Amino acid sequence: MAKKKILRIKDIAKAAGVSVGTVDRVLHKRGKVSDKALKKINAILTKNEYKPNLIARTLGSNKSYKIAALLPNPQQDPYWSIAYQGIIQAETEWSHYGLRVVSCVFDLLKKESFKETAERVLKQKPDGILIAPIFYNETLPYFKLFYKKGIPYVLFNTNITESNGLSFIGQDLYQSGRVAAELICLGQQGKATFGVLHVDEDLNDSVHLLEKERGFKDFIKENYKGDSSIESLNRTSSSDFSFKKRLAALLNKTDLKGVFVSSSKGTATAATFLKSHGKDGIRLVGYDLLEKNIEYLKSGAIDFLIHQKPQQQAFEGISSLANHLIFKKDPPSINLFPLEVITRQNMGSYLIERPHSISIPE
Amino acid sequence: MAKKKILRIKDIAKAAGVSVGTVDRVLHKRGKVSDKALKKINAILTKNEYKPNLIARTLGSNKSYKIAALLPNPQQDPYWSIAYQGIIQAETEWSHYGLRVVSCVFDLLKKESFKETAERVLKQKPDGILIAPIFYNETLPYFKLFYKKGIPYVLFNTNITESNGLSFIGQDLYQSGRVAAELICLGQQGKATFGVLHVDEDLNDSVHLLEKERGFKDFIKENYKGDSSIESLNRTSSSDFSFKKRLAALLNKTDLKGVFVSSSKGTATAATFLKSHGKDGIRLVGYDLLEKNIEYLKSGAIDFLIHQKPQQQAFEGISSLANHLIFKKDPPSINLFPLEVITRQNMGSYLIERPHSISIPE
DNA sequence: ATTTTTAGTGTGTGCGCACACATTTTTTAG
DNA sequence: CTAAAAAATGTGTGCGCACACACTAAAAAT
Repeated sequence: MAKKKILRIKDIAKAAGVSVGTVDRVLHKRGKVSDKALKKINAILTKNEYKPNLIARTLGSNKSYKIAALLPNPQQDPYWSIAYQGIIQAETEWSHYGLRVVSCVFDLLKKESFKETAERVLKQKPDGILIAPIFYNETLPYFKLFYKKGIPYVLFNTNITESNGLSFIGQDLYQSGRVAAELICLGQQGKATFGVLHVDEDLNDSVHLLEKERGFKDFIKENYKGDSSIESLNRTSSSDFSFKKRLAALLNKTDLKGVFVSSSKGTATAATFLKSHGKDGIRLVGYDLLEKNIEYLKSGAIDFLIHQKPQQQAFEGISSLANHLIFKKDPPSINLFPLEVITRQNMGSYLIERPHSISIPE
Repeated sequence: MAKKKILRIKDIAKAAGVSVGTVDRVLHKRGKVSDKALKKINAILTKNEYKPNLIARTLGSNKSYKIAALLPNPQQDPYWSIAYQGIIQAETEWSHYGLRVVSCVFDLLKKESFKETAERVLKQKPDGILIAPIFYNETLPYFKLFYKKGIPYVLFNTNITESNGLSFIGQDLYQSGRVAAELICLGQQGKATFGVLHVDEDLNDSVHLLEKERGFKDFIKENYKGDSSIESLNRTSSSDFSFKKRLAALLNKTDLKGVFVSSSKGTATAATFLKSHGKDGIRLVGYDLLEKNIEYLKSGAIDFLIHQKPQQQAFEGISSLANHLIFKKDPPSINLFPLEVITRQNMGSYLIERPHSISIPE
């Protein structure tokens, strides 16, 4: 029943026979402190494990931080619209602690637009950056710039391992593809063809989509019982005729047993195709709880969705930066979200609004 | 670009031409305030939506709260052991804000033990109670007592709708059963028998298990393509011979297509049975990421687990009470967790330690 | 008309910390 | 041996809020 007394700076000072100012200097490594005092204070510190009261800390220092969020235009794609909501939410919840978020959006399909927007971000001179690095080659030089300028940055959605950022928030995409394959194979057997669809994204730079495909293929090769072939189709735009033809051919295969779509928006598109071809019995696995996807899942056209939690990713991204700046508390360098499987029966439980507020460390 | 100024009590006071004391009285409904001042302040309040700075609030009031946690003995069952970890974690994370948690554990199988422990809880005179009300009839009178004494209490794991508690944290059990059924039916057809196993729990009071069974049966009746029958078995103790015989009979049925176990510990038990009967090809659906369950899921004996998140439930339970007491911020009266489906392929993503810290409201 | 009551209001302090500034002590220079 | 510079340490203030307390003015009682 030892009443666990919490150690304040004041207590340390008294114990060391110095003033709070000296302790403060030791804690923050500022100013000069005599060897004697330093040793005495450090001894007490290590022995008693001082933990600053973060609440008091933020209250006192009334600083204000600006974070720039660099992501695709939310109006172009419902997925990014949901991510954007997470940013807005994080901003409102952190606003009390002197945090502002400036969102800078670029055209999902134009690398040039990305570059311009990245420049705009730099002009803002933000204290931190949240970035969705969907263009691999274009992003790399900016990481270097951020680093040189000493601006902490957090990646979300897509990882670039050599980024050296403060943190990455997202999912294991390879494993995500494996989960999709597992769900497609479940209870199926015999000679089979599976389709992989990439819809409206530039595959050249979309490492993330290819990772999913790789996981998908690997799993099927390793686990599918029976002969299997996998056909990968890539739609470059909504008026891509060659895609339409190849898709029709794929859907006509009698041994087509499942289709995997690598993006959330594409999932609804694919469901529409399947339905219009009268093939909505084919097992379809895609991504995310977009409105349309929810409808198709309900109606049975979609069988499984893997939840990428774009909103939470963005929210945690902002929160990571906020904690770093305000509380000087660093996030883990990799924050991998679970690969949540959505079915007709558990969908409802995911649509409930859940309390969701900012986390402060310690 | 309107610089969103944050409204402090001081600002309100100035705007209303009164002192901070008067505003404080209005905000906390204490003391007397003239009609004129009241109206003026309220006008400003509703117009500008004042949000107190919770950080400052906690800093000032240096109170200390005691929460009692009333749950089954963690050593009896790994499920409750995980829940207990959530309590410990919540306690350490909240300890800085003057929160202590006293855990009071009872025998999972003895109603008398529950009563005794509940009495012990009351003697503690806690400021809040977290309770796992697994015994329906025995718990009800205590809810009344808590209420009469004005002690806020939060339920988790099992809901008792007429409880009138501050909040319930858990899952929709009926729907949980439906998810299990959905997973069992997936890709299966033809004449089938399904088994429902309840292991080592007193079914008379276990509303929660029966709810799961009801959901399971309903789904199959509504959705299974083909004749189906469902057999429900209930093991009362590990030496229940009648159960063993009936189980053996069930496992010998050639049309047995799936087994659903209603509890987490039971899931591993059932997997062992299936394996020893050479029937681990039968689809098995159970609950939670217990160590044994993880092993069986890996090896293929278990096909799906539904994740009840006992640790998070307990953690959020304590957090709800803490927010209520410290920040005077009430949780939603029902906090339903999603029904997360664990498979071989996504299991890994659930086993990663994720950052998880306390949330403060606003 | 003076005292007492009370409705209404204002002021002051502290929570733990950061940081600017004031003060003391020690060292170095002249 | 004093003056100036440098090093080390101490003091004070404010962050936004809660709450105890002090205070004023008007109403009620004597």
